[in-house]
Amino acid sequence: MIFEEAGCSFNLNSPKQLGEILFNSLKLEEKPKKTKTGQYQTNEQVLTRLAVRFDIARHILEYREATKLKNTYVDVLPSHVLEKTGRIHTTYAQVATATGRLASNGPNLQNIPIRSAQGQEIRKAFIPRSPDRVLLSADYSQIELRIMAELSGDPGMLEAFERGQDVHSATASRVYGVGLTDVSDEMRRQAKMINFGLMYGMSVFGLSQRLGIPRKEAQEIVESYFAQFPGIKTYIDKTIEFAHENGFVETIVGRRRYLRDINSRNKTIRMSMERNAINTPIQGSGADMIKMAMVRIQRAMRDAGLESRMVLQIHDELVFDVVKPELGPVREIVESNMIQAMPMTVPIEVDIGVGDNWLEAH
DNA sequence: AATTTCACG
DNA sequence: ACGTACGTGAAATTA
Repeated sequence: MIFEEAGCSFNLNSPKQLGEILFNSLKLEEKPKKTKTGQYQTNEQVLTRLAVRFDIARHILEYREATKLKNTYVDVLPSHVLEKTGRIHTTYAQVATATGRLASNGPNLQNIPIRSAQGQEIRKAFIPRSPDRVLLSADYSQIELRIMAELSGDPGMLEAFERGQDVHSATASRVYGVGLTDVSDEMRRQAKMINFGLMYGMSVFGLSQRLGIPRKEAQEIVESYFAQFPGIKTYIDKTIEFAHENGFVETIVGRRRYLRDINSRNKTIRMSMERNAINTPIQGSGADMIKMAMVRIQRAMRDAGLESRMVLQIHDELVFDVVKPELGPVREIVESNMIQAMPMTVPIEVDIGVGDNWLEAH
């Protein structure tokens, strides 16, 4: 099908060949974006934009999704089943990431699909070790935004969490000056983009690109945001200043990440380090919190003599293989220790689900 | 070994 | 004028 549309056959797994077909032979774009090595970009963002007008782009996206899932998960995971246990065991690297998160490899169980319908079918394959058990998944709700609220002490952001509001809707309500119930889906989508973007050090230009709006409009949105949440602006400015003066930033409990190039004369490098400075206390504090929770939970489960086991950590989520009669005590131990892992001013919420597979538990 | 892409938080 | 959102691991292709 794709080769018919292309007018010839080629290696569909080769971004290089695909780019030449799309942009040299078919000329689907006037001035295609190139990678730093001069090849045409053919990533999802590019193909999605083309897919509005060209069926071939849509078909390539479908091919990419299917082959990604097959090659990375369906064909590979069975080979990781250990003979001794009959189960898959990952290895967690405790000193691998720059921010203090864990990393998972051999296989990576921190990137099991969930977003697409086909991906969800893969997640369903993760089940308890025996029929007398269920999987319990506990994840921190909006943990990084809560940490940003904590670090910044911004009254508006704290208030949204204290009132138990949907933080993106609450943000949209303030930024666009409408009632909480009058927030449209589009307004919430934009507010969500800003909330996440700011935690990553996104620029006005970056926001305009992602929202598909002119820079000027993005600038106005950001100005309105900082007028409503001045503490966030102060946090960003103070954190960058601290990093320039000290050469490191730190999490809530004082763990540091050194940023050797924070004072680089190269603007690109320096700005990259400034984004690291903004994000690391947020992502790193979340990593500290869940690690402290894991230690407390493990201890509590052992002390209670439970047979249920903590089996996975996925950054803001813990998964447990639970013997059914232990569901009550496990739920209580997990929830209370995740919430109390680190002393916080902002309320911490944990969502817990139970099911016969990982998808259901979510 | 480097590049590109894409799965996840 | 430039470059433009953080953190990972893995697969396939290219060099």
